[in-house]
Amino acid sequence: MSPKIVLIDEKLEQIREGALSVFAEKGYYSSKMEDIARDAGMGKGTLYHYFKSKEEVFDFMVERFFSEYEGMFQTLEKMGLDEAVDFMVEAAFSLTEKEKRIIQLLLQVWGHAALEKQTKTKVLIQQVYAKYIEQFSGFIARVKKGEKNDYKALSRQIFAMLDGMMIQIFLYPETAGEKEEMKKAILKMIR
Amino acid sequence: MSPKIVLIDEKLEQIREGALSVFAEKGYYSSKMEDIARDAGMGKGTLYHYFKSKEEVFDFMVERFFSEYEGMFQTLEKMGLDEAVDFMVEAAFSLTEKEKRIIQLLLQVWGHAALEKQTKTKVLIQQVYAKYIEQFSGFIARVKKGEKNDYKALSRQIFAMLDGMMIQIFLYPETAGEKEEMKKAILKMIR
Amino acid sequence: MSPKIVLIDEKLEQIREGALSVFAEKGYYSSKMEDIARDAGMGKGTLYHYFKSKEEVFDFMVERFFSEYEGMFQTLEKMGLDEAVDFMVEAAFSLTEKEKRIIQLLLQVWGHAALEKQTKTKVLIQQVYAKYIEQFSGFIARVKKGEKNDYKALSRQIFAMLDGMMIQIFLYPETAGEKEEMKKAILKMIR
Amino acid sequence: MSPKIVLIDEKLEQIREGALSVFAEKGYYSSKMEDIARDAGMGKGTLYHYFKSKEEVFDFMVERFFSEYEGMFQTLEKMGLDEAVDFMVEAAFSLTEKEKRIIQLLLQVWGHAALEKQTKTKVLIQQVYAKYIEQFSGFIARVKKGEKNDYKALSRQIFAMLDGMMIQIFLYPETAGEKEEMKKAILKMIR
DNA sequence: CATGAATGAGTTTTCATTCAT
DNA sequence: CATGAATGAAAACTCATTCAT
Repeated sequence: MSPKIVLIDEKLEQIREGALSVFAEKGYYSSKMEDIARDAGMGKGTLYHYFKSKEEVFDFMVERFFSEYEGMFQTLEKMGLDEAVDFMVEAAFSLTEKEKRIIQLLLQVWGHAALEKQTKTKVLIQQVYAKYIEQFSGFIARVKKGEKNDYKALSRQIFAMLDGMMIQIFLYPETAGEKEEMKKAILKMIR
Repeated sequence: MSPKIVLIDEKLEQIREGALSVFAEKGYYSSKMEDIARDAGMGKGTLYHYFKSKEEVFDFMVERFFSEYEGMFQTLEKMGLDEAVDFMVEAAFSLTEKEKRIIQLLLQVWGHAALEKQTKTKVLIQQVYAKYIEQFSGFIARVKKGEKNDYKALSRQIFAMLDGMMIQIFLYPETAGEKEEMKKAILKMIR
Repeated sequence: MSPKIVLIDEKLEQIREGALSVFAEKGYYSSKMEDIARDAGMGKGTLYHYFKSKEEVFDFMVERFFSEYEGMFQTLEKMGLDEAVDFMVEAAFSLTEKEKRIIQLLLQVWGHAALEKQTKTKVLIQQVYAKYIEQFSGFIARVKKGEKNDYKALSRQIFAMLDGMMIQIFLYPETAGEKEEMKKAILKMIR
Repeated sequence: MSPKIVLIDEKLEQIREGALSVFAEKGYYSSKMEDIARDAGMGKGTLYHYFKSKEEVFDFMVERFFSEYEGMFQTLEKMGLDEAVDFMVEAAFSLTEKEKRIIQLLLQVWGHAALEKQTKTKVLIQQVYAKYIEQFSGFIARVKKGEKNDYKALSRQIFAMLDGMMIQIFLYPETAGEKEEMKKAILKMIR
């Protein structure tokens, strides 16, 4: 916790913020290191003090992005079913309401991960989803008093729906209004 | 008198095939016109005889891709509920089984559409989804003897789930085995 | 004078016309063989039946252009001074009045001739000017009952003025109205 | 803290010099950015730090070229007629003696300005000539105690002759020896 | 003869990365 | 540490020329 570390963390935070903003809007290849640097409030050269390459900046930003939601479903442990579903859907939708950038970024990241060579991004996402599924199927098992493994498929379906909903909202923003229907649908699936 | 006779449709088909293959594997920006041309069995210059730019090649390929599935849900008209759900899920999953490329391509296309400037790709996808939703909610209305508009949200949820499932399958190919659970889940949602 | 020759001449004339038009407007390098062909009312390939290369088309057009004015000053032989000056200035100015293209073309041709490698165009222009000077200084010698060689410099000055006037007219088309002043100036120089 | 200090003016001067040299010899379209860069002693990319495009480099060079002679005729203010004519002709001819490049460049610039789309170069030349004519007709008016506007046409004729002489000298370098005749002719025209 | 589809060498331009200050 | 000037590899795109029909 020396002041130096604080300063570095501040820089990294600036970079993360700039990178998120630029990558979300332009995608990986149309984002220029110069844009990211400017957006982060520093010179191009400075960026290279902290990261060896553009790819590294991207990976760093993605990592931070997902880690932000890493523990999200730990709070489920103390909730009942209705409350939990409400919480999840609200969380997912609020994400998209706050910032158009978030959906755009997700679409970028998925696309990037799909590139034959981008193993790293793909692995990162895999880990995150694995954790989500783990936590959520555990939750259902508790509520339904069953075996966690029996609810993996169901959890995947629910997360698929939430992801797919992002795409729908991206295409037709008005879809964001169908939050309540969504909750009902998920409850139906679980019960 | 008359010059070399060329079967334009044949050429376009070659290009579509090459473009699909290359774009799916490398993404828009890492795909080189030369690669696409070679893959399509022609020289770089020839590509430019048929298309003014890389963007045009991409758009053309995307258009053809979606138009292939345009009428897909017309066959629903004569089916019962179980049969229809079976058909849809089978169709979606078979897409991913046949070729890893297809999911990769979809992820690329979504990412591309999310770029602030790519209005065209976005509009294209919007139209396609609108049509799908229209057809499917019409189907549900018939089966459930209700109003088409009351089933739009439900349709969107189901399509969201199918799209999201693509992402899951891309991340964990073994997910592709959960086809039957998927059918059950959808039936549950509709009933 | 077989019909075949007539047909060939017709084609060549079409090409000359098309080339003049396109080269004048776009300059050598921005003129595409395709444009010239279209303007000449034929296909690109046909152009290559008559000329081996773009450069050849250009040279042909330039040659025809200058040869059109080759004999122009032979008529001077029967004229008096005032009449001759009137004739020359009128001829030069009418050129520019008829078509903006002509000045543009001249500027293109001069520029092209100035390129280190374009010996051919340069030689062509040299020959034409030599002939002009020859004829005109001969004329002055007759009128002023002197030696032709003593009037070469004067002739060159007069032609220089006419050429330079083209540039002025290109820059300020209204200059074209100073025809009469021009005649007076030339007369003053000769007397 | 502060980055590498660069003397921008020095860089620009290098570029101007390289551009002048290359454009004069090869013309606009045959001049490669790489040639200009090498000639200016820098890499291709560096050129693009200072100019957005080839066209911009050209315009910059032309502007600098003409601005060099901008004030040339201000010195006329203190001269008598003979002295002034002597000065002007000497200036014009010395230009061509010093460097063949200069005439070649002028021919290139005129040709470039004649292209339908190159409004910028054309406007630039128009402004320069307007200034020249303004200054010189003012000078004649003073010497002949008349109205400046009455000498605009005369001025234009004289400048036309000087321009046209450049072309003659380009075609027959020996013409450069007719300097004295030129002076006499101009004096005759003015008196 | 006539045509325009096919081709690839050649150009402009971009941009990640380096490095002198 | 911070910076942005410098660089050249790489890519989209153009177009003269060729040649099958």
